[in-house]
Amino acid sequence: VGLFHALSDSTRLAALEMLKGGERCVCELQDQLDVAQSRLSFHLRVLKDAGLVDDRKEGRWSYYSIVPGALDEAHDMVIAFLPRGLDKGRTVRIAGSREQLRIKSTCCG
Amino acid sequence: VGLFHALSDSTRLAALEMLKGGERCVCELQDQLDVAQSRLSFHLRVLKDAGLVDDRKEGRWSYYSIVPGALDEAHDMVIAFLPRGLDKGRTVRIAGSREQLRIKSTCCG
DNA sequence: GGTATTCATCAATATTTTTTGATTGGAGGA
DNA sequence: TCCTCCAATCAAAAAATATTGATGAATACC
Repeated sequence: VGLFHALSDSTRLAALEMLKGGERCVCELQDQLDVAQSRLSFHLRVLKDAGLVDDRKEGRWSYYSIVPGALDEAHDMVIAFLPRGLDKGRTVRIAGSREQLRIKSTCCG
Repeated sequence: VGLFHALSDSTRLAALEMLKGGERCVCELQDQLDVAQSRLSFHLRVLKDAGLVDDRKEGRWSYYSIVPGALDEAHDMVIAFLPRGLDKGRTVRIAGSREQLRIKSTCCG
């Protein structure tokens, strides 16, 4: 949930998009994304709390980069959500037909 | 963004989890997820608006199921966010060393 | 020292999202 | 027809999130 939430904002996605190319300084992200400094800092923190990015300070600058493998979990979940065929014991669509055969006549107990 | 937002809620993920096994009736989701009817209806609508699920009415019942391929886009994005190596023209970590060679001495213009 | 730059954090506000309870509509059964 | 059940929708309240502007810490340069 946290992972997907971190990905559910356009500013954050744009930042990740930039970070795809490698490490970036905050000020560079700020320039390209055209957001207020405080706002960017907030969004970078959300990404960091979600474990998606990491930062490194060097002198006055902070550099952010994508944590390798951080999206593996999200990836696995997305893969898992591909439907795997029908449930038995509910309704069954007869192959080649438009009819429905009701197996149980009530839905819930 | 919309896709990820739809995935960023535990009730919605739990519903999708159930739908992985195939089509489900709303009342069945409601039973298992233990949520108020109106709340479930709201979350199913979010999933539907995101194009993740589809519904089908049959008599008094509504059945929801995962839209095949709806998560392909999310999948592609997640894949795309795997970091692809370093940016040239910024800093470069010398292999096997802990030193940083600064290529440019300022970060932003 | 003094000043400028970079960036995180805070408090206040604004906005969005979620939950709740009530209502409504459609389908079916008696 | 009347009543019940399933589920969507609405309006209002509540909760969570995001944005803004200000402040402060750290660093670098003069």
